[in-house]
Amino acid sequence: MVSNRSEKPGLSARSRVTEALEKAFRELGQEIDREEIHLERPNDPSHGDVSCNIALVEAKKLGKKPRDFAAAVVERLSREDDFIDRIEVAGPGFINFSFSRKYLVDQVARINRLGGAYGDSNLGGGRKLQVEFVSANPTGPLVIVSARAAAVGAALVEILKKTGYAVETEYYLNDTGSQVKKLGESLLARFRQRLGEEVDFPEDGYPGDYLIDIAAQISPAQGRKWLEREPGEAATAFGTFALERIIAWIKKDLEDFGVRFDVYFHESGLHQEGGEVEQALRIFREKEVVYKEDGASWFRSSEFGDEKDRVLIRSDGTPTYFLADAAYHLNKLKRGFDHVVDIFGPDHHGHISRLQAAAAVMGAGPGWLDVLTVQWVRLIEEGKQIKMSKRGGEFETLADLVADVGADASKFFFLMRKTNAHLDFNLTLARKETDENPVYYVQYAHARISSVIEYACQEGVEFPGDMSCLELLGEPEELELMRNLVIFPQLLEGAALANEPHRLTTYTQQVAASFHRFYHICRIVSRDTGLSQARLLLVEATRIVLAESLRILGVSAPRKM
RNA sequence: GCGCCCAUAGCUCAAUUGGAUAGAGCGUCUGGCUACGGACCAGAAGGUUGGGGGUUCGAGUCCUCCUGGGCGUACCA
Repeated sequence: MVSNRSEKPGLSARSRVTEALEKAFRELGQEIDREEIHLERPNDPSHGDVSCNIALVEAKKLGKKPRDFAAAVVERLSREDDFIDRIEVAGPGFINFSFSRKYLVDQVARINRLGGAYGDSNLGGGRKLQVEFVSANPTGPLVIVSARAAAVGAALVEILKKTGYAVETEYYLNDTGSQVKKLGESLLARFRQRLGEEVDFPEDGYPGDYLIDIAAQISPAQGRKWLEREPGEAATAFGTFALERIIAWIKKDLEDFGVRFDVYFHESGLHQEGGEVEQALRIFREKEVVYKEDGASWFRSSEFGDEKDRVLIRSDGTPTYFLADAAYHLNKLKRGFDHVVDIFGPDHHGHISRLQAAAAVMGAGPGWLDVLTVQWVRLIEEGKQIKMSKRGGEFETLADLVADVGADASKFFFLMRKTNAHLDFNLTLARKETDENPVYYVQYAHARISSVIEYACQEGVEFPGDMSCLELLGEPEELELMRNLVIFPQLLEGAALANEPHRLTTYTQQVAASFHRFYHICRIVSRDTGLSQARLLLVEATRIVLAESLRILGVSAPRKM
């Protein structure tokens, strides 16, 4: 299908309903603010496609009975528009609107014209936005919870782009500080063990086998030179070496997972002379939110909703992680983002309030910084939880997960749940290439459609240039499918506003289900050429919506399986 | 102790941010292919939304207390 990306969306059905209601209110002598008219999609299809509770809300203020008032509003509603064919008062006083068949059919034609551009909106108005996610410390391989963060962040970014935001993605690398020293000491110990020395492994070091592999990459001659130097110096050099390897490794794992970042931001840059760490500290001091106690400098975060004050500069003169993170957000502020979203791991949620306090002190407007929390993932195999030991003979990393169940199933499973709820990842189910596995259910619908379209072409049924044949559609299964396709733009906007990519995953399952039902009842390719063409257009519209949804989720949309 | 998150069908989770009779998938039971992909479809059973109280036309959703789990509560990151 030819896609025409320049087509204007026009006035949506919902805004036309809003307008009509506004007009009816005015005729009744009531002024009403557009914002107060809240439309929603009823759960029960018999309640129509769009429902409005405005009569319930307003009747009380006017001392009228909701149902009577609703009836009065309905009486004044203009019936000129042909996209609505039924308006009724129902329940306690809801006003329900049902889309006409003509409207649904017009949308199918529109989806065919727009192709992948269907669902694009200007909700964001081009606002500049940054999403920072994963940002796991480069002291080891990415683990499962980072994989979840990667899937969620990437999907959210695509949703935001689709709804008109200018989004930049970023990974914050903590490439400096005490943990890098610890990493260096750990690698140093592994290297000496490799040389045959008996050494005690650092108590709070990183025990993973990966450091043994990295130690093997150090040439013994080169390494020995370092050993002759000062221990601290050697640890730093080894730490830097390990960091480089691990960062490259993290990037590759993410690449294999299909997640790319526009920027990898290195914390070390903030610590340079005149850098943001110094600047942030200066701002804190200017705003008089810093005091000295026990030789350290403290931020009065408790005055901004944090439980207690936090140290910015330790008594030994070094900055804390918190100061660096505040400095990092100063850097984000300076880069001019209108809005910033951070996706944190579950172990960092205590960090949120103090970071928002710091951002406010540094001049961020209210709501500038949104922080989402990705909750823990438990891996379940054969009904039992897999223990995630750091040493792990059993797998725990993103790379292992991808190798086991594949990127598609991993992402789909991560995106089925609300991000701030714990997730049980059913490995046994994710591995299955059967109907029990929801990711295949959705992908199968796409493959089936592709196959049918191919078949139709073989049988000589072609996409018509003139889409008037769509008037022939009207079976209940056809209408249900169309109704699901029509809500796609609205669904995307809701997901964008709430930062909830999982809504789209649920939606794909709903679209796939209504397609399979339709397919089962309605023969697509038949002797009736007009009807065949109409159904072909409907099927292609379904394919477009599924393919676009899966693209946003980062899951492949196969034509064959 | 204090703070934040979570608790919905046997299991894993939804529920359009306060809407109408709380929905899907898996599992269980019953049925459906001589035409486009049966990796599919139809039906059944399954609930005092952890518990009590409150707010209102209306609560799974909001406020409060209780129970049970997770995380945080470092001059670690």
